[in-house]
Amino acid sequence: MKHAMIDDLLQKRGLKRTKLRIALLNHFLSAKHALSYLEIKGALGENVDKSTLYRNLTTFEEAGIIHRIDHSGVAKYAFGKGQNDGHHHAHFVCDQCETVYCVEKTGATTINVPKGFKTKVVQMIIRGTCSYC
Amino acid sequence: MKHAMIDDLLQKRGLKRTKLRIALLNHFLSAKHALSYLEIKGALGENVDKSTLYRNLTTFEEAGIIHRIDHSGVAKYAFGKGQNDGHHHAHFVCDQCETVYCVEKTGATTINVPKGFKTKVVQMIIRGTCSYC
DNA sequence: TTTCAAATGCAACTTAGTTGCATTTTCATT
DNA sequence: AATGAAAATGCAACTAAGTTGCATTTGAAA
Repeated sequence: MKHAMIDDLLQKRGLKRTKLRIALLNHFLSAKHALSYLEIKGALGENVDKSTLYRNLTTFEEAGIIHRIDHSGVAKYAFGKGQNDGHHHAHFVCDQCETVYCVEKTGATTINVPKGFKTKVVQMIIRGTCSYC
Repeated sequence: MKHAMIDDLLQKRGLKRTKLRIALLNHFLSAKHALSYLEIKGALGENVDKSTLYRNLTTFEEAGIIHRIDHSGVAKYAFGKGQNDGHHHAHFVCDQCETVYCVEKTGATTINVPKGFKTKVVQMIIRGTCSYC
């Protein structure tokens, strides 16, 4: 049950269960792709406050509930931790509709970095065309 | 000789040889990492016009002389074509100083994308610590 | 049911980048 | 060298994304 899961997500991190947060997490849970501020605002209603929404996105990101993806000057957010935390997935960016999807990362990669450089995480961005375009 | 190379770069694309463009390309040629608008402005002098600089960055990018890398809301530029054009390199982002370096990409990768999705280019971003941090 | 930190709402601000337009410059042609 | 047109510049005003300060409200622990 989705509602219980959302309560759990918030409670575990000591985050208060507000109307906006519940709506926001509900939306993230059913989203099929990463969402920009404008997409979220469009979905949750125009009366949602800009600062409150941005602050919650930051809060959720810091709490590891969602992760941010930079996409040509506009941040997009998707459910789940980022790749900084051991969870491995790649981002697919459609060059037609500019939609960003999280996809599973399979297959090994090796990159030689210059001497003195220490690799921590390897992110992948796949550019191409999505199934709707 | 650097000057001749710069003239060549501009001439081949029918771009006029202006003072700013020459200074800009000189700076890019000796840069060891990707540069933001502010870094470039700082290097070329405060009297450089914002629009002119931004317009030249766009022009150079479209001409395939430099390529843009998005980095948490700030665009950075580096010499060379992007990975959309067959040239393969990855970007190393230092999590201490936030500097972006272009590094050679070695080793094969395979990513399974969902049905109906078509992969064109695979970009890689390596996060870690650079040799100066 | 009180209490208080956390969250919200609003307005004002910042930062990155863009646009319109008049002036200047490059470069090819004479 | 002089000319002329297209390209590039400089300036000001604007937009879009995101942030900050502060007074008010709300959730949940006591």
